[in-house]
Amino acid sequence: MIKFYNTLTKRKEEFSPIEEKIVKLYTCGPTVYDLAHIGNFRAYVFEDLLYRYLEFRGYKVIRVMNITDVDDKTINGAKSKGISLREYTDRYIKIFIEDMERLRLKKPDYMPRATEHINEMVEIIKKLLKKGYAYYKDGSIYFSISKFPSYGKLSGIDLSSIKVGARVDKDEYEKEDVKDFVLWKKVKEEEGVWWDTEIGRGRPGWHIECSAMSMKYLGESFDIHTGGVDNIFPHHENEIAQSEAATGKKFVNYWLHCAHLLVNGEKMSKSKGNFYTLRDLLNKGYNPIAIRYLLLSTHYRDPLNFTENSLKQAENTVKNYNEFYRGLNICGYEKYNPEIKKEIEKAKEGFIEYLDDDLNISPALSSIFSLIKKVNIFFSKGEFGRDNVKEVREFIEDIDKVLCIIEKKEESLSEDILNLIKEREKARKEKDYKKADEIRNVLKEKGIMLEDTPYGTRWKKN
RNA sequence: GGCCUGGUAGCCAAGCGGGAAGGCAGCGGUCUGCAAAACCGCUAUUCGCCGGUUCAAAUCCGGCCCAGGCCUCCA
Repeated sequence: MIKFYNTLTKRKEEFSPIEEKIVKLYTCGPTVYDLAHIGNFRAYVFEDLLYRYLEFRGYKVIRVMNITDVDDKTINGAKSKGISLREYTDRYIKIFIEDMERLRLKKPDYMPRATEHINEMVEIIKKLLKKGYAYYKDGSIYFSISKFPSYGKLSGIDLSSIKVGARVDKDEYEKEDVKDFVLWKKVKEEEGVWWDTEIGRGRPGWHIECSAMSMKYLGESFDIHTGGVDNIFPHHENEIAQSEAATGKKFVNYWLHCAHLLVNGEKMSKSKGNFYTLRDLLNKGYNPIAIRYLLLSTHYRDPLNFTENSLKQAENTVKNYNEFYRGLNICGYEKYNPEIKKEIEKAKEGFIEYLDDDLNISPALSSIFSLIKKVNIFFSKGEFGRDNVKEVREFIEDIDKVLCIIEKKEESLSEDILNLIKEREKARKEKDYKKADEIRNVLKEKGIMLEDTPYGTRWKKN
């Protein structure tokens, strides 16, 4: 039984999808005006864990991740480069997808672009106008919060206490109520970006795209909607208002939000300039799998303070984990140890029990590390057979559908090197340790490490 | 000002009423021809501070301190 902490009810709740065994999942995606930083990727890694774990538990998951390719930042970015909005955002979408691949983020079933769903947005706005939830003011269209009594139910915000920001956009002065939000922005000729639609010439506000694209691909009511905590208000609050006002139905059952990535104790953000992009870290030589592991290994609702030191720790963990996995290759014993199967079952139960509990990853990983230790003990005692190798590998591969931290390398050695290894083994048997050590050193310089085990000599590439 | 989160060993991080998981790093040992890997042991009499409730609190309650977030675009 899976439980999730639902921001809407502020409680952990048993998860039960609308349609049995099918989960419809909407995850707020990037605004493609620049490189995403790893704070952004924390959210996407969390969503990846959610996506993969639901599949691991036997659900068919239909996942949408939107691409915001029209807003102030993308428009300004394209303008300053002197290229079209499309050309500009295409560039960053391509980079974003490459970054996702580096972090092994499973591609969502749909990655719709806002600019390709203007009609769907217009339809919702028309409904809202017709039902009296929206109004025109000076060519723009706003949502009237006062018409939607449950406004604030997600964020728990008290409308009367909202402090109106000092920076107020010019057309926001035109709203009936400062707290109302824009659905459709009247054209600004100088921006050079607009659509001619039934509701006028202009471009969409930010929030409406998520309502339009989620409902198009997932239906008017769906199971899970995720994002960073900074999206709770106003973005998700507004999505609920406009969607539920338009359809009269409950929009989303479970709202999951992940905490921020901090750097030196502060939120990592573009505006603070304290961010690392994935590329920054890769250029410094860090392993993307370790970055994935680091972002994955802290519970998603806890703030994660990012440091290069913790990334180095993560690298070691990933390295050890992979060496364990690869080291399973060699084992000469014929006998089968039934205890190992029991330990695998125990580890699997732990893994599922904890991840079922609101994706509580730390103890879930802990149960895997306990298994590794047990296996190592059996291994070094020589109580580990060939079929045990197979079952442990299969288990590690199975949970790797969720974790995705195994680095499968095409590992093969040239004839020459294999012969050298054989030669060294022969020398060792003949107690010619000088020669054996020489060969070991030669191979070490080529990045091939040798380890003598009770089962024979094994090698690994650095 | 309102709402919210976190403060557990050198670092990261579980536990949320009754034995302080796990990872990384370090030290000592076992194994090994030597290594490597692995294993064993050690590394928090104590969980930000002060009170309270309780037979019993890291866990509940009250107060305080520190750090951070949201209330404006933001994952």
